[in-house]
Amino acid sequence: MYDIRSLKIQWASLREQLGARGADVPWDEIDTLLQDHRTQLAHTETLRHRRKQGSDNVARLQRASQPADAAIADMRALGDTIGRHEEQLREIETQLEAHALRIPNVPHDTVPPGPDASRNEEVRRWGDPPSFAFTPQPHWALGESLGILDFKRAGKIAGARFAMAVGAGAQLERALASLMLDIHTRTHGYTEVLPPCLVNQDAMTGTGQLPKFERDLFHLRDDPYLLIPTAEVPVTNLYRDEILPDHVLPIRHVASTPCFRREAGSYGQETRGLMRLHQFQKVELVAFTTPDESYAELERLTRAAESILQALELPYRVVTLCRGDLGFAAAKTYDLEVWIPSQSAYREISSCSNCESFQARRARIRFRAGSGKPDYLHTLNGSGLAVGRTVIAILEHYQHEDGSVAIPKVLQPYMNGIERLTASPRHG
RNA sequence: GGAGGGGUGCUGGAGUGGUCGAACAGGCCGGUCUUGAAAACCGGAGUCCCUCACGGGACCGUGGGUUCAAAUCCCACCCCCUCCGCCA
Repeated sequence: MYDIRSLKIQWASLREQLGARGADVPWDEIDTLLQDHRTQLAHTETLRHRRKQGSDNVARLQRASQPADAAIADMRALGDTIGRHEEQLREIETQLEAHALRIPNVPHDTVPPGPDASRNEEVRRWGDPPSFAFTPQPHWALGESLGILDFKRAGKIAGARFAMAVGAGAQLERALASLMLDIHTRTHGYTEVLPPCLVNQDAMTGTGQLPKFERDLFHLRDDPYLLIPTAEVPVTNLYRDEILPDHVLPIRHVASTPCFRREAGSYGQETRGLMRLHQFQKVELVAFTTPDESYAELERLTRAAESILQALELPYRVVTLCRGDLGFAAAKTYDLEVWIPSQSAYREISSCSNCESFQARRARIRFRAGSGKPDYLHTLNGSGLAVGRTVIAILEHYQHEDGSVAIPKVLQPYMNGIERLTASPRHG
């Protein structure tokens, strides 16, 4: 939400609907600014009108060879006045925009109440958690003994929270991304894109990463680019500042990109393995729809993401995030949680959100129905899936007592027919 | 990185200080004509903001500046094209 115009219209209802989510929004200050803006704008425009007429008058006098010095002097004074008013107006708008960009999206009616993840609601489960006749190893142990993951050397060349896949491990990541892209493009109607992984500030503002979450992003020292934390950023921004004819909707894109996150504030958590890294590969789904189709599309997009887990025969569940766990830009989110044997828990592997018009307003992405007026469309996004976490699930789910790991059937064609990963000698 | 050219509406393309929100052409929408279509002819179409309304304001890559008045003049930046260098 929340250009100045929509703030004027729905300031009060917005405050009420956000409730605890809007706790740190300075509502009263915004209200004062809105009122100032209203009066200041009306006044400034009246003065501008007077200037237009006055300037025409000067032109008329000069054309008729009449003296215009007095009129010009008046106009000069008027111009100074207008300048002062415009400056005040700009100042008000700057402040309003700064506030508006930090107001989160309003949750959909079907989002359950609750302060944190403990109140998320399970929607459905697919598959059964396997029972092992032995104690299942965590993926990092499997990966290192198989010689397909090398955390030590990744730490040397980059630092903590970086990983490196080797041999069949690297091949596995590539195979998974290819499988996901193929399923989404061939059976779910998504069009593949390969976007830039560095974007400008406008793109980050459009999807909601800026200004509020700047500390989560990697910056470049000498250039005004930022590393994308998800392909949602470049792909959603594809149509920024455009008005799309409604017959092109829905637009569905899928992209496989690296994602970069500083993970500031998560020190000490999940420091081992592939669970939480500064860089990871993710296949992302992004959709653009008309407002009345977006919730059907959210179901469709979520099912597309689920189809990957089903193809890989990995047990998972779907949960609806409660209000307190909902992201800044989302109106409703389903998380897909895959079963992780070493933790005996379901862990997030995909997050599918309908942002409604929140991002569209920030990025000015509109559509036009027929020959009518432009309106903001709705944007959705979801992981389909996070590749690194899929590797975790496969290693752990398909492990055997001897430390070998079977390759799921659908993946074997992408792995040059390899059916099983076994430890093989390698330098170090 | 160096040299030059350019950024105007859906598109092409005029426009070097006032009557320009913008000629002209194409495309698009509606109408006339036609059995139907094409052609021809007539008409209509930008985006955004303020206002109950009447009406008013803003927008010619972006941001500043000059001026009574800027698409038009000045400055900075961004983007695109051509040539050279470099590189995958």
